[in-house]
Amino acid sequence: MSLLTERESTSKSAALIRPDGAPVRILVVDDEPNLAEVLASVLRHEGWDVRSAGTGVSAVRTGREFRPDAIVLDMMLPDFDGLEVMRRLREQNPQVGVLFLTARDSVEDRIAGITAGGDDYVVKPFSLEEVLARLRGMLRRAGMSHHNAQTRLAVADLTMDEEAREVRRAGELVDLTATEFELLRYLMGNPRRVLSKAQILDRVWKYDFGGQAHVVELYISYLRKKIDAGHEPLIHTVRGVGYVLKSAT
Amino acid sequence: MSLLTERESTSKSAALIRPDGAPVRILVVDDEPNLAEVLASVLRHEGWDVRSAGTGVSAVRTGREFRPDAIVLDMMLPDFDGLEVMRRLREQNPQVGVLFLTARDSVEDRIAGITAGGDDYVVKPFSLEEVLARLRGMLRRAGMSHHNAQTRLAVADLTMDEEAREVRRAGELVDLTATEFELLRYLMGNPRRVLSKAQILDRVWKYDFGGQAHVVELYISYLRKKIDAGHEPLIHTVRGVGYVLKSAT
DNA sequence: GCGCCGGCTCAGGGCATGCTGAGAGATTCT
DNA sequence: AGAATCTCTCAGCATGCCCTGAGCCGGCGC
Repeated sequence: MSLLTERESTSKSAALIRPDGAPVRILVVDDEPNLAEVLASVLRHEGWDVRSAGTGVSAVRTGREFRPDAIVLDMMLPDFDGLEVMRRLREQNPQVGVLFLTARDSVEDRIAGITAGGDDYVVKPFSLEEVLARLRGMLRRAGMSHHNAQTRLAVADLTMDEEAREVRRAGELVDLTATEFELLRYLMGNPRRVLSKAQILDRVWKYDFGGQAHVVELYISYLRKKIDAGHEPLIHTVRGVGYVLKSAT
Repeated sequence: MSLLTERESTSKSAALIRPDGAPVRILVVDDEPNLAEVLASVLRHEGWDVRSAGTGVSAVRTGREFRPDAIVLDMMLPDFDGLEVMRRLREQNPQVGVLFLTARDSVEDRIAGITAGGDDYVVKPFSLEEVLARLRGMLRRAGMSHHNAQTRLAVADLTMDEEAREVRRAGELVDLTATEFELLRYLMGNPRRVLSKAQILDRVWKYDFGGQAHVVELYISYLRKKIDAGHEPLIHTVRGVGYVLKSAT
């Protein structure tokens, strides 16, 4: 089955391919089957070649033959500690990038120093946008992108610099909160494509969010005030379906 | 409810074929025999290879030997939960796409994360057009299309981009409501073919619709105003039979 | 020509959907 | 600890969509 035909979520992500032309390989390691499954499914859908493991032991074993380019690794595994797993996987491939999944409190002490290398982390619970953005950033930095830098998104006179977290409308800087930023990033990654509230919720909100799709409307409303007010509207409602970001043609 | 009294051939939809040339295989799982029957029948007419199951257990069993490319799966089964069935079927083939059928209220909580992975859902009651459109979208994304992009339909100077939900007549953007859009999509998917009001009702309106065929006339009238006004008419009435979409020959 | 039947369209009620203001927790910053 | 910010719930309001009904028109058969 030919992956990468997808325009879906962030056509830009299709840009991430190994220098040798094969899809980037990613290993997902988490002991909670549900989470591992969702992550694997999403990453696969983004066009990557994915394997998953539920324990440190099987992660090391899988890593040996799969030779992943990046690893999404839970810190809290039943058998080994996350750092230990990383160490063993690095023995096989010293340059593999690692994206840690960690609980909030264990961040400070143990993760310190990680971002100094090419690695990164996100705290649980996270949103899929967050994981994808970090992963893409890691791979880009590791040279796994054969397209242009792609750190800048643009739709009409609306631009976003992902690294700098800067958004401008008609050149003017717009100040967004974290959620607003992620929502907008998702929209800008899929211009001219109608996204349902469910899709947005699944992608932008953290996976433990129990609320109603109603929040999406609310944040769309915030974004409109900050981005569309006084300009040609770029965010359009498609009644009964969802929202689109595009310049009215 | 006179579903599918008339024969339906597959015109465009036959475009969806597996890379190996065999027809795409679809497994329908619903415990209501009537619904499963109708769905299976419609999908078969679309040119797909269809099996159906009424319980989670038989779904898993059938999946093992049938190896479907996509699954239409009711969330509410007598034995297993829909997600559980998906999990087991994914063990056999991690790539299989799932289209969930769900009741309105059970949507929010249990569906979380689904749309992000390429799967999708429709809420009951649904229209057959809705199911078909989603299913086609899923298969297209999975690379099960060997024809051209397929996200764009065209008849004369009338075009429809399904993903962007954009319709243009002679290049000019036409704004349609949800029902108008689905009606037009059905017409455009069957150009030069006379469709009866009964067929249209069965296909475009939700299956629990109790009203009269009169609505079809009404919506045809709406469509005419929006797409035919000021142009060569593409929607033609065939008195006593139905409607055709075609350029006058 | 006349009446009938099928189809067309206008108008209006009811309902669903989406928008937004106010404010209560939660979280972070100082 | 207190202040500021952010996120989300709730509820009222506006809008637009969908469908019903009724009258009209035009074609066709008698």
